[in-house]
Amino acid sequence: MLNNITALGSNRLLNLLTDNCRQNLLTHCELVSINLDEVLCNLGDVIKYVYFPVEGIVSWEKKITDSPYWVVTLIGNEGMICISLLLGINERSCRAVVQKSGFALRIPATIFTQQVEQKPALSMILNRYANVMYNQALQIAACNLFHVIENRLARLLLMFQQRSQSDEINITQDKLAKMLGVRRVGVTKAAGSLQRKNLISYIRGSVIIHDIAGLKKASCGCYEADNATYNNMM
Amino acid sequence: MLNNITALGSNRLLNLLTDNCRQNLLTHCELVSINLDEVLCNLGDVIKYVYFPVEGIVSWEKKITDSPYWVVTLIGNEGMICISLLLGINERSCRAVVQKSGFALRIPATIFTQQVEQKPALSMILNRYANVMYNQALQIAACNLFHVIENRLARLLLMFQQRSQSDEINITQDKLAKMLGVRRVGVTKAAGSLQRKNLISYIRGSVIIHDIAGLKKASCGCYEADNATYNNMM
DNA sequence: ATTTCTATGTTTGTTAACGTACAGACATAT
DNA sequence: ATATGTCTGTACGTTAACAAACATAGAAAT
Repeated sequence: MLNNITALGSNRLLNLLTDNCRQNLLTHCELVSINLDEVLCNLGDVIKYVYFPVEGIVSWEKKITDSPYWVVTLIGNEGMICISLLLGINERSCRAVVQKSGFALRIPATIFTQQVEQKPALSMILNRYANVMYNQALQIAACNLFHVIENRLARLLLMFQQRSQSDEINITQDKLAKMLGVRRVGVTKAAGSLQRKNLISYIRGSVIIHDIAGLKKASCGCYEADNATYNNMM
Repeated sequence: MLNNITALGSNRLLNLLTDNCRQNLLTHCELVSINLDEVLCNLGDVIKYVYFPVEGIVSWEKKITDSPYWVVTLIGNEGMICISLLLGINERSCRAVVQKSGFALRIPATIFTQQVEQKPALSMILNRYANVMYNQALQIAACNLFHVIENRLARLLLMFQQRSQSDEINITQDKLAKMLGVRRVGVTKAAGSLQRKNLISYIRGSVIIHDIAGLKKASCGCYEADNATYNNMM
């Protein structure tokens, strides 16, 4: 079964391991499909599995006390879900929800913990990824403060595009608004503006990106900054 | 020299270690004074030392590309500086600046790395602290998006108060504004409002907190949320 | 004592985003 | 075919924060 992975694509974190090390880890992995709106781990759950997405997109969301809002970032095959287990924290303050169906490699938490202890190469790579996540969180903080909705929407669309390798994003404006922490009306306005600039077009429930380079210009520098952080660190 | 530490106060992270483990670590520590505006580690520096503040306050700041702004959080004796070394990252994307003079325990990076490898108890505690920092970053992201300046200022003042154990904060409105990522005028207005509510008073270069409970009510929930995260995790 | 610098206070107009409401368009189910 | 639900478009008044400019006041220096 695991031989199919190459056909599907693969996980960029695991790709950084030596062939030997990766093969050994993969024997403990199970390839599972992840489906839209599936909750991979919920608030307060004890972590049962960690996931390395191979295809598809997962949102990583932190609940904010006394508020209906969640801080959101997206994770695809460049990352993993439940990295905090690396730090020995096995109860979650965040949840993970599938935003685009696909596949992921799943490892039971106990085995993952053992593997990390036994394989310095693995823990080194995941440590670096944890630091990427931290810097991304600070980037979101700045982005939320300084950048207008249109820029932030452009950034979010690019994040979808990058993680799905597809120019069509199946999502409603309402969901985009929740991810950005703004009103749906705000997204309608921003999306309309991006469309008028011929960067995207959209219909009910799906956005099509026409001009990635243009969209990058229309986004804030945070998209590129996140990528730079990832590339430097990994 | 190190016996003086108890007289000065101590670091809450190190306090979580067993006496044996802490004593052993302290033999590698040097107690140094940290002075206002001193830069403990700068952008792009290779990390030479990690610091465990005992007294005083240090700001932890991430530069945002193409912008004069920095995302800022405060670290006192509840935390440490350059936690990323724990993750094996020895070059910094953040800087640390002393905001209130005091003292810190300092350990050379190489020795710190060794100690972390040798002492599971130490690495466990610091791993948990790293997770606290991550959650704090996400909290800042939400706070920046949803909360008005007055709430955010109240939160920042409480963070100073908590970390200095003093109701007098020696800082200008201009510096506060930079930390919040807003204009100085915005701080003047918010501070004036807090003063009119008899929660604080201030003169040139210093703020005095009169009513901590009231200030907590005037702040957003983020102050308490951060504390809750810390207490749960540690 | 006067000057200079720094910190705080206030004003004016502008803007991005808010809350709320409603209308039209499309999709699905019965 | 009709009804119901979901998604998108638009409008109106409100607000927090912005940018820029200027005024006042305390501290430090000469």
